[in-house]
Amino acid sequence: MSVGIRHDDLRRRNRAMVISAVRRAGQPSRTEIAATTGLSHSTISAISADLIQEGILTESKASEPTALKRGRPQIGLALNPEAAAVLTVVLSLNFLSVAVIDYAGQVIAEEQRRLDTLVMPRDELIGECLAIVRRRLQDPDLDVSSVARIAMGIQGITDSHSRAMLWSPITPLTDIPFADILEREFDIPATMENDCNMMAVALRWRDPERYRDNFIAILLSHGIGMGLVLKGELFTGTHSSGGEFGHMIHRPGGALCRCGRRGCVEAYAGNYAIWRSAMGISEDAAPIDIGDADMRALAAKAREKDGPERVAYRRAGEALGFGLGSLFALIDPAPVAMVGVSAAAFDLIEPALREAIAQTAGGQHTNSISFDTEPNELPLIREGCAMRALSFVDQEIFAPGVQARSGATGKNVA
Amino acid sequence: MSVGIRHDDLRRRNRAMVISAVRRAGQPSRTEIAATTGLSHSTISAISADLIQEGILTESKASEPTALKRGRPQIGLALNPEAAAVLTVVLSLNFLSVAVIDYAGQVIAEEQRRLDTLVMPRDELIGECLAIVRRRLQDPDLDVSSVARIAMGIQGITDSHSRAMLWSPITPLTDIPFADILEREFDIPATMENDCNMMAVALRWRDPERYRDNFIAILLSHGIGMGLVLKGELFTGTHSSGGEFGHMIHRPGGALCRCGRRGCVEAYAGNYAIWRSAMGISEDAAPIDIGDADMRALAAKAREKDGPERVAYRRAGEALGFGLGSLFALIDPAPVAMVGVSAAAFDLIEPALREAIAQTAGGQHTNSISFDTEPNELPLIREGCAMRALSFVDQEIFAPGVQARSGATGKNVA
DNA sequence: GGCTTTTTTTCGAGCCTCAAAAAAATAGTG
DNA sequence: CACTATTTTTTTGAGGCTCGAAAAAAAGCC
Repeated sequence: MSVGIRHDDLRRRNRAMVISAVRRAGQPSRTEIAATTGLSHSTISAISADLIQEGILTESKASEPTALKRGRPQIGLALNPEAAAVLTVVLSLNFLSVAVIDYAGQVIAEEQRRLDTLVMPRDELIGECLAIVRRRLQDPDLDVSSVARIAMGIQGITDSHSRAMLWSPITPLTDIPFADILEREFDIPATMENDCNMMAVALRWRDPERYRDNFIAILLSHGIGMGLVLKGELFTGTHSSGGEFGHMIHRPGGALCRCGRRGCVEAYAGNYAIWRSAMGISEDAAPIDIGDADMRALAAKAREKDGPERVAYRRAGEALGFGLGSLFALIDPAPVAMVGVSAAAFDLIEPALREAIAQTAGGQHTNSISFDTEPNELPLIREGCAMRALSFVDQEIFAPGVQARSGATGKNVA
Repeated sequence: MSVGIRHDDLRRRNRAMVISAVRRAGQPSRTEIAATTGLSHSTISAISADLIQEGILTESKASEPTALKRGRPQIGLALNPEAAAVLTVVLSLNFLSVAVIDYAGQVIAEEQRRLDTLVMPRDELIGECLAIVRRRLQDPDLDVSSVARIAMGIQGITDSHSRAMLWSPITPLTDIPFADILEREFDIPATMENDCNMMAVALRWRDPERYRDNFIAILLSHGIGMGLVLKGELFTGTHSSGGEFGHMIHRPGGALCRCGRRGCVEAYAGNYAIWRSAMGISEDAAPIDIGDADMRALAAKAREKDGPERVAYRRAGEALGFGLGSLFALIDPAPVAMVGVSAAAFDLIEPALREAIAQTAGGQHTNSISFDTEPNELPLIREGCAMRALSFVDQEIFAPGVQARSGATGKNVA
């Protein structure tokens, strides 16, 4: 059951509040922080003095093109880029990329690699991941001891504790505890995140106006994935990363899905499903991976003239629409971001999608539902991983204060 | 955004913690409370002394059949039944019931009434509700000023702030702000709760072993409703009570649902849908309300011999199974409680339901999913409303302490 | 240069929680 | 029955935290 609040939790939480206010606002003054947190000026003053003294925040007098106002000018507080660093690892189909990011969120190094994820044996796949991380950590420009967190993102299902990949379309392998493997190898705390969840996290940081408390990020690519933010919190399943929108049932006993079952939304709206339908291939045919270029060509052809290609996109829209309708029955309508290569073909998908939604419980609000598109998912996933890792450092390492910290990050403290 | 913790929030939260520990555990000693909350003995001692002095808790030396132990015997703490009272109002098809419940959770008065909800005009329906509440409040045995909260439960969709009924199958009327109406009339804070959500709340109190952090309560009656608890919290939509499981789409463009749309789960599994199918009535026929007795007779006939009745239940099971499968794709499998008159026919539903689930994302865990049945939903709804109202009193009225309280409940304080 | 305005820091008061010690209440023991 | 052991509860003093008020700092304005 939930536990009482100790006296020292108070400081910890309010420190966390100040740090997150600075991360959100960029360069807020102490007065602004006091306003957003509702704490008194004296408290903010005391906490920020501590945080500056510990090297977590810095005063940024310099960069101000202050509107000339009367009174003592505000002193902006900023995250100290050198306070820590985090590392992101994104593993997707045939592609592995790593980035090192400073505490202020700037990329300071990166590396990418192509590999045949579909056929690599377990040891080799893990080995490649470890090797690329090791190379980045051995970079002489990087102070290894400042790396406080690794966040790895992968397309597929992860467990709800962000420790392991349970299943992924990019490899036949299952149940790889990447977080534990990375932690053991490098002695740096790590997590294993679901790609679509990270897309959602990134969208929230990119555009907090539009994506604030409730929204849906849907990946339209080889497969169909979803990241869901409800009431300001990332939604996950009880055991897994959850939100397997692509495997809600569209037509019981219908088209063959990559997951081996029948009638999933993905079996009508995934790249392979659109391709299969456009090419007149049977719905029972085994799914195959279609390259992004092929999908773009298909979309171009569909735009050109009415024909099986256009019908294929229409069917995809229908499946997505009924799926969203069912989802909206559960959570109520919310803004949607369509991400991935087929999001670039959303013009072909949208009409049928809206028509389908109109026939469902979400129908009454069909016009108020807005869709945004973003064709490139990889940058979003990396951004999401970075923000996730940085938030962890904010909340779990810097908020408790110096005394509670392990040696790994101690050196950044004054 | 989230707000900092003030110094006085601390006491408030820890008071709430102690009160909820007592409500959960029955008659815990101070030592037990210290153990479950993680707070020190001195803190618990100070807080419980306050709460006793304020008349919220009582020491219950008496009722102890203490296992003879050495040492100073523990003194059980209990909720003082006279500290407050709450009132529950449950409005369902043709039926209105009210109960007065003391602070310890015991029913101290109740009243029920049949009415023709389907044909009553707006003023009359509201008037009946107000009248029955007024009669209970005028009971000379009841100290009106001790009534701290009214919780009203209704079958149908409510808004996410628990203020209004938005839509209900028991009346053609829509958007009735019952919570505001009750508050204005009686000057007692009120909420308007969704029936299935209250079922879930009640199940959690009744059997915390089985229904703890993640479970699903499904109402199988005239319509199909759902109450969902995820990560220990009641799940609601972003605007409405949400969780409209019955209106997820089972077959796009399929059978006519009571909501006017086509292919909803309810259009295959609601009482009217089972009846329609068993009687060979068209799927396009307008839904009609079937009495409980008729449904029981139908189930008996289905058990007797194979025939259209049995097929009807099988089809209901299939719809529920695919719906649950889609739900499990989103939230992962969880224990399910089937409630309502058709839960008594769950033996007829279960085989097809399990078969359907096996074809979905939840399929891999099909055997670990367990179903419980409870044919009578009304007591559950009332219990849920009661616990909801009492928890509100615990958290919002008694936790902040005397000074923050309004006059309404002041008289119970020593 | 003095005055006004705004931001930030300092200081004392008031709470809260905690650990340790004291007090209370009972069972066992000779 | 007095005394000891054991367990629970209360008391007490210390240390921390936040807050409001006042002071200090840092600019523009006249």
